[in-house]
Amino acid sequence: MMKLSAKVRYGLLALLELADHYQQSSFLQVDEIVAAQNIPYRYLMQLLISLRRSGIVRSHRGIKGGYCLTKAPENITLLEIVTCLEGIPQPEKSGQASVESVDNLLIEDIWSQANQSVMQLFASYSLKSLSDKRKESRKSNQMYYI
Amino acid sequence: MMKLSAKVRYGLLALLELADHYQQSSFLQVDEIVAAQNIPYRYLMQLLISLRRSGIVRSHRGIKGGYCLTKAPENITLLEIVTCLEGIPQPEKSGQASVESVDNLLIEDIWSQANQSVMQLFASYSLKSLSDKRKESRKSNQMYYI
DNA sequence: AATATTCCATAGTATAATACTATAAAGCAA
DNA sequence: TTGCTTTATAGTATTATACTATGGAATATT
Repeated sequence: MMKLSAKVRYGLLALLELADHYQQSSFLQVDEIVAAQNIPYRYLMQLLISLRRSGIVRSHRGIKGGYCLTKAPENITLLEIVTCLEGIPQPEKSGQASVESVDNLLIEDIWSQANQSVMQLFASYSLKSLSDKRKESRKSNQMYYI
Repeated sequence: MMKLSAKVRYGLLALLELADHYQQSSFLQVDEIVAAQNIPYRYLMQLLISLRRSGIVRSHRGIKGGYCLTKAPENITLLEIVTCLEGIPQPEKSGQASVESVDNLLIEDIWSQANQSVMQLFASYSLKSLSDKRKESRKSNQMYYI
């Protein structure tokens, strides 16, 4: 129903790494992200380029280059991220070229509502809240190994 | 984001036709559905078979055969329909075989929430409500031609 | 029973989307 | 300059989607 694409999963995981690194005011290299998460190198590149184009991260080339967030993690919503990577959820055009019959409008209306509710949910998550959640989970996960 | 597949669109349009025909306690043939909506014949067959298997419609063969709904349109939710056609929205397995890391769980949790909200929306629509909506739209659409 | 009409079922193909890769170029710092 | 980094374009492999072909089985009418 809601398909979770590798694109979003990878992009989000990368951004979580960048969020953790946000305080250090230095750039995190793609290699380091790849090491932390298990993401195909060249594929991640493309995602980072998209994220840079839409202003979520910025980059620096050269020997101490890499990527970092442009804003604080609490000011980046999951909605921005998904929208950037997946593109705008456009009405999908009913196949047979713009025959906007009553029936098609009816169906698109419902799908639009579904989109709205998902987008609302995504807007309620910031990168920081996700990062915090992750830290929590890690902590309580550690306890099993003591 | 929410992708509206042809499968669901076609299936839903077919069911709307069956809903309109529900009173007549006779069977509506696939040809008639194809004539009303513009759906590829053999493709629609498969959808109808799926819908029959999950008990949403029943069929009758032979010279006065066809399809009809098994229950009244007000007792069929959009959720049943979508679930039948698209299958259960399963967690999608993180690609690299069941490595359920903390990070993957975090992401799957969010997607599960998104699914929940969409499913809740779909559950709130019955086939009858959609059929009524369609009739309304048609009526107000007619007015432009007077 | 014969026959026409309908659905049933499996399997196959064509197109498009997704995920991933290759390669060359260009910027930056030491 | 030289070695490190990102940038950009384009190409391939895999998978999902949408659709088709064909033969068969059930049913109602004659």
